[in-house]
Amino acid sequence: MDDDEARTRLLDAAEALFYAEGIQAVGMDRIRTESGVPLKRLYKVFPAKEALVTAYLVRRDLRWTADLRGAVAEAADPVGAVFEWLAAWFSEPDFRGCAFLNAYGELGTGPAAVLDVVRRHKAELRELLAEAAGPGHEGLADQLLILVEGATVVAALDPGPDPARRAGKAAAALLARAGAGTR
Amino acid sequence: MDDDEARTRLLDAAEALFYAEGIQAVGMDRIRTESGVPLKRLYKVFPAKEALVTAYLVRRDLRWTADLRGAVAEAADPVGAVFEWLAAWFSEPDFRGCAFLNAYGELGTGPAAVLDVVRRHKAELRELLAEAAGPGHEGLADQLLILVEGATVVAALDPGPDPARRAGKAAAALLARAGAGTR
DNA sequence: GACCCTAGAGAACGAGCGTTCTCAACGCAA
DNA sequence: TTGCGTTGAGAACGCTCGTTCTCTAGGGTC
Repeated sequence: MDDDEARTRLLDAAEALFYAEGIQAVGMDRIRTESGVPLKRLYKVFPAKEALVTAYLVRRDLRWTADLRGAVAEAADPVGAVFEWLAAWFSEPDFRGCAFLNAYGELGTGPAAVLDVVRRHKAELRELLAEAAGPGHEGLADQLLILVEGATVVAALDPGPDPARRAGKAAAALLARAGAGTR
Repeated sequence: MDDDEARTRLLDAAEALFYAEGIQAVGMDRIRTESGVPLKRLYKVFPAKEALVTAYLVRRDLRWTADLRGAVAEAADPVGAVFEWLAAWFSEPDFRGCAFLNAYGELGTGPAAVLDVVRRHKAELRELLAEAAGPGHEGLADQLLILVEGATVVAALDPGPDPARRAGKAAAALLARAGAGTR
């Protein structure tokens, strides 16, 4: 096992455990056991837990945003595609809300590096929504962001595609109104 | 100091600390120091930390919901009043998102009693929104809930009244559309 | 005053945390 | 074969946590 493979295995274990059970609730020993990476190499690759936490969030951000961006890019109705993608995400059996908001709630006064990743993630999401709304509707991005976040939060407590569908309908209504307004 | 006063002081300290720094990040000793209640009485009133956590959430739920309900009850435009109330809440200097969602993110796999309070809180909020939407618009309650939650989450990362205003505008648009639909 | 129940202050306990250290096993150049 | 740097397994450390225990000091009641 080299450092790269160790890194991947550690991040896989960290993501599964941190997302499912919370960051503070999962100790380094659990991650060592689950990943099979020796403690010595763990601390060689990630010198402290904080580094592992930020790396977990960064990798998840990259994958999540790329996934969503891919689903939106090839769609005729980009805004609709966002909420379809959300509906599928909310239906995954291990869905437990937004990893970044969970981390923020837990570590709100914690290390600044973690909060930076959360903020960056949300800024990217807003940017993506502004593009999906299309030119001339950039002002809708903030309202779409509210709908996306709201649907995610509601789905965290009541899993399934319904919150995404309802938010999608609201988004379509707002879009139609904005379209009428600028016509 | 009798048990009642101890209880109040403990809940005051617990609410301030848990909400500001997270539940796991605050130890019982901090609460003892901040409240001035001796450890022995603390454990007499709340036999374990879990009891203190649930009591904190229950009391906050009662106060929060009553406050919002009061603001909505006397308003000519109940839905608008909800988002005005939110704008004021988001502008409080120590605002740090929804205490119940923060607790859920942190203790997602934790004690069931805590999750019950979170669920109950959100069910009450949805009920309140259904009443605010008025008879004939109960179906809007779920969309309003998404807007309220979304605004709260966005404001947690970017404090100030703006998210509430934007969500309020979106709500008004949805209401107007629904009004047109049933006319 | 003698007794007893209660309360306060804080030490103590066992467990778990993040992190570091020990030590034996191994790979491999000379 | 000898020596040496690196690795893995896990014990150990120092700390903090939630919780309990100890000891002392009142405060009534006879």
